[in-house]
Amino acid sequence: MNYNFRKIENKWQTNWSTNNTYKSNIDLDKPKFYALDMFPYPSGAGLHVGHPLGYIASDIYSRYKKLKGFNVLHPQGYDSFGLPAEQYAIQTGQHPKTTTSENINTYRKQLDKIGFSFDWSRELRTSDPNYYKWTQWIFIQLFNSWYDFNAQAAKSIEELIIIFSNKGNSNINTSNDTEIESFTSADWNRFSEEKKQEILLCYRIAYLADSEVNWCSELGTVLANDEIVNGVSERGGYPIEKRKMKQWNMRISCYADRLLNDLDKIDWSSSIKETQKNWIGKSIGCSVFFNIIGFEEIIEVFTTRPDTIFGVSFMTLAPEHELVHKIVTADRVEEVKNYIKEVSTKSERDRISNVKSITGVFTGAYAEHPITKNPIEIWIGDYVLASYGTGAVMSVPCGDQRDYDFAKKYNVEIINIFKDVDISKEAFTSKENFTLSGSSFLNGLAYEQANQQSIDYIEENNFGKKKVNFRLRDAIFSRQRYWGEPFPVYYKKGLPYMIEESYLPLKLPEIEKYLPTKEGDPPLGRADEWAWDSVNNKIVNTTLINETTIFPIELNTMPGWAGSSWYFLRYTNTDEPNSIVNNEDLSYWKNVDLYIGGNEHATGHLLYSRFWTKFLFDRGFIGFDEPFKKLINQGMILGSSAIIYRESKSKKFISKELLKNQLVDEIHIDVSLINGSDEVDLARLKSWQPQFENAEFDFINDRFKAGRKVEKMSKRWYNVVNPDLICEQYGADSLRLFEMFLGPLEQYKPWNTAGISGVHNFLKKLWKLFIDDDGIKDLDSKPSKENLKTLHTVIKKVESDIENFSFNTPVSSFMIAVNELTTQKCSSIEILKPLLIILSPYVPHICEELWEKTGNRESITKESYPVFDSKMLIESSKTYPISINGKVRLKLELSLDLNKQEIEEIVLANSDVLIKLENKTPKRVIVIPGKIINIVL
RNA sequence: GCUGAAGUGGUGGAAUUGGUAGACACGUUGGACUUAAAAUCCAAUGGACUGUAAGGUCCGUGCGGGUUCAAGUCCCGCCUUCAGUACCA
Repeated sequence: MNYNFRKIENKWQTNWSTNNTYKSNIDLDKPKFYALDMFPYPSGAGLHVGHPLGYIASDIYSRYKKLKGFNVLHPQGYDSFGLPAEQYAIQTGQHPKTTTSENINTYRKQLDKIGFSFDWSRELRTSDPNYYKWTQWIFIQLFNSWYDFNAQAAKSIEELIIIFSNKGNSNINTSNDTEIESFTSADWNRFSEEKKQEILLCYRIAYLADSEVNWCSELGTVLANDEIVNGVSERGGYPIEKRKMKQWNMRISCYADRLLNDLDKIDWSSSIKETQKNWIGKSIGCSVFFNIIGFEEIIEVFTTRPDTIFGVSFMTLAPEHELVHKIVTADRVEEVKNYIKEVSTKSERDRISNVKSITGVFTGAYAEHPITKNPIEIWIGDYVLASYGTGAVMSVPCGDQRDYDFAKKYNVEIINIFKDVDISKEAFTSKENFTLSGSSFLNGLAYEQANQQSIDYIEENNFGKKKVNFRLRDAIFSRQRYWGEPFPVYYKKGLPYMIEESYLPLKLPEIEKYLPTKEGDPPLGRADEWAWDSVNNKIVNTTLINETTIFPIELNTMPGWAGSSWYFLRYTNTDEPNSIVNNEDLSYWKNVDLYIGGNEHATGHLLYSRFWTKFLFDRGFIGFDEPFKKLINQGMILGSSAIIYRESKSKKFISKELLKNQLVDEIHIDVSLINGSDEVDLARLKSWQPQFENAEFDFINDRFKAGRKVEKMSKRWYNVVNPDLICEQYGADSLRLFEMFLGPLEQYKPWNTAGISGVHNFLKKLWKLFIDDDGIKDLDSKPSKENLKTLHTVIKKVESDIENFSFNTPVSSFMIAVNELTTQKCSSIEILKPLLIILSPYVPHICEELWEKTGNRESITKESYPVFDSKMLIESSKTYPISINGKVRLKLELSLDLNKQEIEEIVLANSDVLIKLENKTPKRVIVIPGKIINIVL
């Protein structure tokens, strides 16, 4: 009987799905384990072998945890709202709903072939109204909340209204960018409804504001900062321009400190934590106010180096700074206007590519140095960004390289305040190895002290205060698209109001075309049924919009990250009709224990999910404030493209072996056309594309060799490998094993189909341990000591590797064990059964089959993981080589049940070795150089 | 520039807390079986010397130092690659 993987895998996949083997339910007698993959966006291209890598790892871990007695939740779903489906709809007129569900079907078929232990009864889709109902509900909660900085928590807006009507807003600490005038309780109670709503909008966590946005006209929508790469859109690479638009925003900046500090609570890789830290960008410093000579206005700057205040020789404002127009002197108006115009026409991309060249222009106005009272020039410069800090800097050319370059270029004075430091070539930017001079009361001080004393002085004299600044901006939440969650919002007198919760979900209306309207409104502007009857709480035709009860509904939709910011909560109960989560289920399953996915979401999804989780926690809807306890970022699997070489002149193809220095063109050919030794199947190549049909090929030894190149898997390089094909040729178990065998999960690594024969042969060898030509072997013999040693070595190794999330190394251990057992001619079921159990997380199909064939009717998942027994290894020993005086080498053999921890110290003397053991009497051994001795303890 | 990760045979990669570097696999070479092929099995496979042979010697984990009886692993200084971020005041 041969190993017929097709039949076996088909049989068990059907068996698992008909028996609901992997359906998970609450079981209070078992500890829970929640393992989750980042759910996929179902693209039209389907899965390639790189996609399932993380799913296989989480599946192995889930199956392992189940055998270890945990109750495992391992769900899967689809992030099904998104731009590609919409663009496809624009091109073809097909409803995104249709293409999305087709793509999902393809994905599901592909996933099912790999034998995952997903609980598909919990499948969710973000574009399903039963799901996005709750995304809309969360939006309403965000709208109805404000952030109390004193309590460091989000609170209900109702509480704020009560505070306003009792005490006004003077004691509210909500750290806001926009200045809100203070008012008393009497004022508040006198305000009109509209005025109240306008004020409340400044406090809500989801708020509507005129925002400087990244507008992408090619895509017809705005993009978040993390959707822009190198100044162009992440999708499509289109240019971005700055525009002011009324947009929904999320006040994530309120959570900056908690998002930063709580990184200590979670087990994520240092690189991803570092990325989030940089993105949040906390810097501690000081704000300083400068009076403008001849004006009532002041300029506020932010600095991290208040100790260098005596080095300020000019100020620089961002070109967009609001004071520029007020203070510019008459003789410079033209020049300044021209400069601002020039800067604004430069795209973000130009500004980034010209990082080195600093430009600026003098406004003619002067500020007053707050301490020395000297007049200092006010300049504007494009190196100062309106979006960071206050959009203005105090320029200290001696201590900041950009200020230095600017001063040199425009001949502004440079004051050196660093004692005995040479700044003739460049600025001195270090915080170490200097003392100050020419700085009045700071003279002679080093950084730490000078910094502290300058802040004290600034605060005492009321021209600034200690301040913490973040790079993290509030997140823009509106998208001018069709295929996203509609906002549950309607507008009365231009002010937003929430649609009744009981009406949710507010379903996407049908429209004819998916393009923006002629007026430039988003696609939802085309919907006929898109007005809100606020009396009867229902959607009506837009022609009925009137001033009394029927209002227009928001035309924007939510961004892609809305649905993915909380989906992990919904998996705990996807059917709960009355609430975002079922409390009983959530309090059992809690947050995700192991989350696996790509690192491209470091500053998007992974930050937004943490934000929403904290928000829902603050408002008491969930009982934890971090979504993912342990995170693993799997590396990408790269394609290993096949290249053949064509001589540039003769158009002849040359085998790689014959390449010398001739000029050649590199031609990508399909990877399936070459074998493991890089030989090209010329017959198939000729029928693959007409250009090869009658071409001339130059080669030796009957083989035409191709070259290899590692690059991303992509259709255009013909290096995409479909997992279906691998399952068909080698089986899902081989695929699972091979993907793990390729290398460490986190690492980027190339795919090479040829290598799969190694793991496939392993499975055949495993099969032969149980089954030969006559059928199932007689497996009743007693295990030998060698058998036991092999088994327990592999149990120990595999268990400790999986616990450390090392998924590649156990594969080698399996191979060694099976090779050894084959050599030992092991025919003991007492050895082979536990072997199947420890193998089953990796290769579940073949294990289930062999498990059944050897007389075990129940599924292998009901078994528990075998216990490692060190006594079975007592015969073996471990060697510690020791050299004395760098010359003599000798080996100490210690029996293995003695852990190294037990050895306190090994003292070396001329001819003795003294081994001190914990709680045992020291053992003295006489050593003969060059001889191996055996110490039995 | 800053931050993070990494650098080991022809290739992917192993190597608990410092303890025989190159496990395991691919590829290659040779052999067995076969009319032949496939499949399977066996052997060799970091480099350089050396021995009739069993074997032996030296060099080897990006480079240069250091600590140690012992360094791929720890410390100092460089180089290179990948990723993230970038006029962040």
